[in-house]
Amino acid sequence: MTSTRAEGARARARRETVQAITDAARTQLGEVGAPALSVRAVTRELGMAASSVYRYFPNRDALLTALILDAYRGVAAAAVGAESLLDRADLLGRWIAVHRGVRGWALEHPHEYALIYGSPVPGYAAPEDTVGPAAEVALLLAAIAVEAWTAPDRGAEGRSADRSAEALSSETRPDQTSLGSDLLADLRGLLDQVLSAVPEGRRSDLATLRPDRVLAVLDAWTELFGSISFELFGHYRHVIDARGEHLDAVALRTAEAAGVVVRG
Amino acid sequence: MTSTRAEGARARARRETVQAITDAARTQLGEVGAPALSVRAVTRELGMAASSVYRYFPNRDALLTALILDAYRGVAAAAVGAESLLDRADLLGRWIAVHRGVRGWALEHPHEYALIYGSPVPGYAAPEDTVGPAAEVALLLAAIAVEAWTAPDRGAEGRSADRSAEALSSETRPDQTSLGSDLLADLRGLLDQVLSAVPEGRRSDLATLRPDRVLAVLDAWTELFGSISFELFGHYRHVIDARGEHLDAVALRTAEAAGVVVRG
DNA sequence: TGTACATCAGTGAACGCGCGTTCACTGATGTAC
DNA sequence: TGTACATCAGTGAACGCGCGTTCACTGATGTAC
Repeated sequence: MTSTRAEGARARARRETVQAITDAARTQLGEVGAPALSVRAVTRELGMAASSVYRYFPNRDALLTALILDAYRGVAAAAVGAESLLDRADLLGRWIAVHRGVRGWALEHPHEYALIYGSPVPGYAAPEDTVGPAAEVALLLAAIAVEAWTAPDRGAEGRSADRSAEALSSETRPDQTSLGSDLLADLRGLLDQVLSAVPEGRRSDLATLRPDRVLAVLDAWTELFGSISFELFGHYRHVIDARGEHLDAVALRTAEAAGVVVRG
Repeated sequence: MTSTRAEGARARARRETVQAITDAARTQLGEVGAPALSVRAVTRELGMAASSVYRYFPNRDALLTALILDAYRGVAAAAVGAESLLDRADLLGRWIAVHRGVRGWALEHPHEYALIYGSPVPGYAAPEDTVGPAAEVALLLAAIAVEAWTAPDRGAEGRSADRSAEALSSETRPDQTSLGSDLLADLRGLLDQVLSAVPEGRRSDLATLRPDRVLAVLDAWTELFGSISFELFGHYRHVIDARGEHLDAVALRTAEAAGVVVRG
C-alpha cells in the first residue's frame, strides 16, 4: 500500500525486509542495549538465517548506523510533535513542549536515547550523515528563539520596555567582553547559520544581535540533554524525584536566558 | 613501604595484586571501552592465568564496580586538586577551577569518564556504594556556593548592594512560585543536607535561603557534566571548537545564577 | 626453634556459549528479445 | 506471449575467535603448639 509509483515487487519486498530487520534490531536494542546488540539475535527473532542480513547491510556497524539515524529522527519527531500542538504565538509554551517531548521520548526509548546521547559505542565511528539529523532539536530551539527575537512587539534582542525596572537593569547575561575570542568566532559562525534560515525581511532585526544570545540557545540545548541524561543514567537518584517539574524549571530558566520570554 | 602496621606479607601481596589487576583493567578500559572490557584480556596483560582474577574479585561486575569507584575518586580528586590551588576567598576562581579540573580529567580519561557519565553498562547494576563518591563534585560546588551565601560582606542570598542598579532590579531567577511543589520538596531536602554541613554559627544566615539557589547549584552541576559529555561524545562537532572557552563561559553564567558571584 | 597442619595464591585444562562473517548453493523473481 | 538468461533473496554449514566461569591441582606462606 505504501508502494511508490513504478516500484517493482522486488524493491518493495526489499524495503519491507530492511524495515523488518531494523524493527527487530530496535526491539533487540531495547532489551540488551547497543554494545550487546547482535546480528544473530536479530535474525533469530525474525526466523531467518544469520547470513541473510548481509544481503541488506554490509556489516553490523551499518545496522547500528540505521538505528542511530532512526533514533535521531525519533527524538526530533517527538519534539516537533509536542511543539506543533501549541499556538504558534505561544513561544514559551513551545519551548517547554520541546523539552517535554524530548524527555517523553527518552523515557519511552531509554536504550535508543543511550545509543545517541550516551557513550559512543566503542569501535564504532559515527559516519558524517548522522550530523544533520543530530542537529534537529537544536535547530528547533533556535527557530523558536529567532521568532522571539524578531517578533514585532519586541526589541531586537528579546528585551522589551514592558517592565519598568528592566530599563534600569543592565543586561544580566555576560556580554561578549567576557567571552573568549575563539568562542566568539564559533558563535558568529552559528549565528550565520541561523540567519540564513530567517526570512530576508526580518534579518535586519538581527543585525545587532549579540552572540551571547546564541550561546544561551546552545547552552539550553546542552542542558536539556544534560538533564535528561542525568535522569536516565541514574545521577539524580537520591537527588531529585520530581524530574518532570525539574525539567520544566530548567526550560523556564533557559527560555529566559535565551530571550524567548521576558522575565516570568 | 606503604605497608600499614602489623600487615602481614600475605595481606600486602594481596593488596598489591588487587592494585595491579585494577590498574591493568583501567588500561584495558582506556583501549577498548567498558562493554568490551574482558577479564581474560586483563590477566593476559598481567601474564597470569585468567582464572586467578577470581581469587580477588567474585566476578566481572565486581571488577567494573572497582573501576567505577576509582573513576569517581579520580574526577573528584581532579576537581579538588584544581580548586585547592586558589586563594580560599576567590570563590569564582574556585568555581571555574572545578569546571576546568573535571574537564581536564575527562579529556585525559575519556573511557573512565564514559564509564561513569555515559550510558550505564547493560546488565550491570550500580551498587549503592557508588552513590557517595558520585556526589562529591556536586558537594564541592555546593560548598563553594554556601561559602558565598554566608560570606560576611554579602546578603544571605548572595545579593549585595555594591551595585546600584541591583537594588532596583527584581530577582532575576524564577522564584519559588514558579517551581512545582514536588520539586520544591526535593530542593528543601537537598537544602537540609547542605545545611548540616555548614558550621552552626553561620547556619542562621541561610534560614531565609530560597530554594531556587539550591536549584541553581544543582543545574550548574548538571550543566558542567552535560557540556563535557556533549564535548566528549561528539555533539559539539561542527558546532563549537573553542570548548575550553565555552566551559569557562558556562561556569561564569552558572556561578552568577548560583549566587557565587555578583554580576561580572 | 622446629614441626604439623591449615590457609591461601596461582595454574591450566575444560565447559558451554555466542559472536561476525564468508561461501557455495538453490530457487524464485525479474528482464530482454 | 513465450522463452533464455541474469539477478537477487535466502539458506545452512563452516571458520576462527574470544568470552566468563568452574574445578581439581600444586606449591608456597602463614599459624599453633
